[in-house]
Amino acid sequence: MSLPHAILTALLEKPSSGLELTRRFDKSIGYFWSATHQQIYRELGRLEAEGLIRTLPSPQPARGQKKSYEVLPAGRAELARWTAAAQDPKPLRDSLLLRLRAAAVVGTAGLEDDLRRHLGLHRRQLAEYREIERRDFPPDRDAPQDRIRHLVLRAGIDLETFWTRWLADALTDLTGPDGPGELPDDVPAPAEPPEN
Amino acid sequence: MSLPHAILTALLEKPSSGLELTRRFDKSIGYFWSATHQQIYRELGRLEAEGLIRTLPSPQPARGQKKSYEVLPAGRAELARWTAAAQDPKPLRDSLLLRLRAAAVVGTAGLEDDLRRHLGLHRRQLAEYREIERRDFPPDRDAPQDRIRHLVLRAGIDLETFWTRWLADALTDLTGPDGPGELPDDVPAPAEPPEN
DNA sequence: TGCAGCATGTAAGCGGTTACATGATTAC
DNA sequence: GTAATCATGTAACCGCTTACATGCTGCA
Repeated sequence: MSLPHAILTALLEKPSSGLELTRRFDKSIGYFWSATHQQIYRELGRLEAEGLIRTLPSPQPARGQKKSYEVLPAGRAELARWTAAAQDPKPLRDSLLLRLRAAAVVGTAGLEDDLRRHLGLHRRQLAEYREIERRDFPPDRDAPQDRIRHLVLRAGIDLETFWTRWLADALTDLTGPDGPGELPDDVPAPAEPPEN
Repeated sequence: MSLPHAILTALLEKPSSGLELTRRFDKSIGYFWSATHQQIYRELGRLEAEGLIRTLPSPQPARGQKKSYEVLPAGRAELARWTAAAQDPKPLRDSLLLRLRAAAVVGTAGLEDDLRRHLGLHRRQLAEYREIERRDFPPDRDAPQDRIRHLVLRAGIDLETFWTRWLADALTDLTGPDGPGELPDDVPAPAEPPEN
């Protein structure tokens, strides 16, 4: 039950229409809670039905017509309640670790390439986060609200740092210390096609 | 599409029945890909229908009767294919980070307690992983297969290390440097009731 | 014989994903 | 006027979660 609260948070930061929310998810909240426009429209409908948000007064809200929402007091209260409520952390679920464990049984043939690709992706994400930090959070200048947002960004940075380190270690471990050359450490890897 | 491959891996490591698999998931594979017995039974049925596994010859496989499975060559081939296939990493999805971002808007009241609880949980998980490492992976003695398993365990250890550090930082940041005392650094926190 | 525990399953519901449909606005 | 784009939706599917149902086995 997190998507509705993600939307409430976004709408409190700034009243928006469905598509505007989708775009803001893509570039900010989506870094730790992604959502498609279909999810968002469905959830906006539910939140409105429950009286937590309402459409901003506008000409005629019809299909194809822009429709903006704002949070009602009940919505803010629900968000505050949810934020303070105890929730257990969800257990880790990572298919790459699973593939590695499978590789211990069926062999690592072909896996190294994808590890290298992941390393590249994580390096790029890390660079993106660092750029955001440089731009939005100049040293020792965080306002109280910004302190919290900076903290969240730090989590992203540290997680990507972990992955890049761990993947680099894994590659030297799998290909052996005398294996094929690795990528130099601070250069983002070139793009390679995903697949799946 | 990871659960079937998790099951194939587990069955290759050792042929098992549904309930045995469930237990092994709880204590080993489940650390990075959890599954309930209902999921496992359903998936075993599918895998058998697809000809990737088969039931071990046994008296009479009836309801309430134990039924063990083993992997067929086609199953091993499918697992090898999947292991080597390129897959994109799934974007991060963490509700705690979401709650923190919400707290930047509606206030942090009540959130600190749950952060402390999470810190305790992650410390305990970290201790558990370290104990496994101490028991199963004595220094500089890993066989080739064990090297990979050790690598996976290392990921778990490093991830929990990240969370404990980040949560500790977050708490001192939120409660202020002069806030209420934090837990000492290497003592597992006492249990507190979950809720959700 | 009756009960606790083992073992296998069924059913309903929910959130997320993918593919597709439709109306309005803008640019050429 | 028509094509591209903006904007809002619908529908089908799939994996995971939760609750419940059913049959066997060992033991007091």
